[in-house]
Amino acid sequence: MDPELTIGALSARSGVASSALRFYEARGLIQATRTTAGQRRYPRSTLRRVAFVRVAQQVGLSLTEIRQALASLPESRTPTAEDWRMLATSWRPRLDRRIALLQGLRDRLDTCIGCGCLSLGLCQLANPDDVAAHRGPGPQYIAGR
Amino acid sequence: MDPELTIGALSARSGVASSALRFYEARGLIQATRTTAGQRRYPRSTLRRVAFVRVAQQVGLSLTEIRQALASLPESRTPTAEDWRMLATSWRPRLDRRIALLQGLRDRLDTCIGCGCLSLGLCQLANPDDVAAHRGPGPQYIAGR
DNA sequence: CCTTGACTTCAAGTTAACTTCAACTCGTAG
DNA sequence: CTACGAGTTGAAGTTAACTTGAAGTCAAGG
Repeated sequence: MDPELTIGALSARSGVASSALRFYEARGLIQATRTTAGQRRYPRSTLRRVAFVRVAQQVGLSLTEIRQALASLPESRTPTAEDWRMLATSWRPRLDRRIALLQGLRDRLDTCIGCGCLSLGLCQLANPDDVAAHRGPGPQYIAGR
Repeated sequence: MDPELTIGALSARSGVASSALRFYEARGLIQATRTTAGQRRYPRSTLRRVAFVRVAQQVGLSLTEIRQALASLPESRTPTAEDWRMLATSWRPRLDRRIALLQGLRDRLDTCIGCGCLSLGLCQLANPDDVAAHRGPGPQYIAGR
């Protein structure tokens, strides 16, 4: 028996609903082979791929950005630990930036919010891009975008 | 001339679209007095309130949570610097937690993603709540929720 | 008096990330 | 042979956070 996973198994193991997995596939985040009956079968490595997606979401990336990140993995062969390590490494700057943002926020929050500079425009905190307006429509989630 | 702001002025100064300001009002995040003609007029302190909303969003809070946070401010009088400082302080734990999450993520990412534990379930990273499933419908934005 | 600009409301549209539902198909156990 | 569970698709619904549009009000300028 080869270790391929059904969608149910992948769902159970990853904690991600089957419907979400199909959605990820539609979005190009994961792929599946099909049985003759048309059912999806996932290689074990998909588990790691899904894990990466969830972690990336927690960092604040959109699925589109995550898809782009995953695009750096090899299509032809199963990604090795080294492949993953490289992806993770290429990510650190982003993570670092996000952490620095929050730390700056934390460190300046009590002084800044009390001093009056939080009247916007003067303070980096509230208007970090200087042009906070026209960021495009739709929900804007969190910073770093 | 008293220093009340029109919605256009508040929008310009805060970098938040007028439509968003009306939306915030509908959501109970800010309030306005009305002129005899029915136009909104905001006290200067609203500028700070809006700033707080934006900062809070960057930390990853939903408008509902932000409304609850703002509820700790006095309704009757204009919030003082001290009021704001208290609100900011009450927030630090949340901020700290979020920062710690990201730091842990960063620090463990390269080791974790390479070692195989990122197969979910075993690793705190990908499934921090242990029960990642059924978090309720709708977009789930970022961690800390 | 008429236009202009800034404002009003209310309803409907948008994007992200999913979930839910209805209608079907398989493979297996009884 | 039939029932059952697990899987399939496509369309429609959901939530958050807004934006956009239509239709109307008001004050000031020419």
